[in-house]
Amino acid sequence: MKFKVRNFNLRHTLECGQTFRWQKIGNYYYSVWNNKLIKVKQQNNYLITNSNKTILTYLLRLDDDLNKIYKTISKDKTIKQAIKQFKGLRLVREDPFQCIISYICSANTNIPNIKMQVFNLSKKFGKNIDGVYSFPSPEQLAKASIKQLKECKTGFKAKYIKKTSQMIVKKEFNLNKIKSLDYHAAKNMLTELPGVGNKIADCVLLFAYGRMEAFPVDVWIKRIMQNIYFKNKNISNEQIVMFAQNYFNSYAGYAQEYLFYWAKKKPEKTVCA
DNA sequence: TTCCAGGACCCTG
DNA sequence: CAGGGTCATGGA
Repeated sequence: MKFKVRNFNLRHTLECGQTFRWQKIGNYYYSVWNNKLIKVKQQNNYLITNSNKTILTYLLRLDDDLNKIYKTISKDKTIKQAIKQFKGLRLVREDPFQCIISYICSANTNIPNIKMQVFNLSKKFGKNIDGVYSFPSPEQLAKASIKQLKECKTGFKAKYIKKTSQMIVKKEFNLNKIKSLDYHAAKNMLTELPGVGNKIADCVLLFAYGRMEAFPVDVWIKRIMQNIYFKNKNISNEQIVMFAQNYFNSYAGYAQEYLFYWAKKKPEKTVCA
């Protein structure tokens, strides 16, 4: 089917580095949701897909009022330029378990390498859905051996993947409980999972639980935030989080994603607020 | 060869 | 509490 979208850019949304579960083949992006293959491409103001508007609205946050968000976070020249350059970039809604494991894989590596690990895990432990592999369940990763997990090139993170999956399977950790907690309590609870610290907890809250005040601070965001807002003074990650949540208000997470993509696309350029 | 990448964890002082 | 070393992997 085909339906109209406003204020949306599929490429920016799927390639800005927030999700590792869409693969581009030809003009289409492919993924799996609820054991069904999803393919989608954009032509001007239309999405063309084998799925439907309800599912894609959910996964790609087409229900977010982007103009309202832009109005809230457009605090200075830099963020305005990032918004202008990546107009239509939206956050995604990922499955929490998939998001947690993907970001555990993200530790101390780069985006192509994360994608490779996530792909390897899916191929080895997921199901083949019309040629695209689903992401494995907690049960499947909990019973996997460390050796098998390392064969997916997850390296020192293999033990975290297994332990985290086991905690979820044994109900020592309740993914649904996160929804009922406020931001700080939810973040603290997520860091109980092995391999999940403050940064990854913020990623999970932002990309899987829709907590748009979450502001993940990685090496890129730290550099650009220090450069733009702190005159290159060295400052702790948690101080950056607090500044951003105060500065960008309830949509700090959206600002983060634009600044992150901006920082990666414009590494040579320094812009001051 | 060395450095770096969407960090977390552990050990020191 | 802050600071540094370590951990697998692949690309530049």
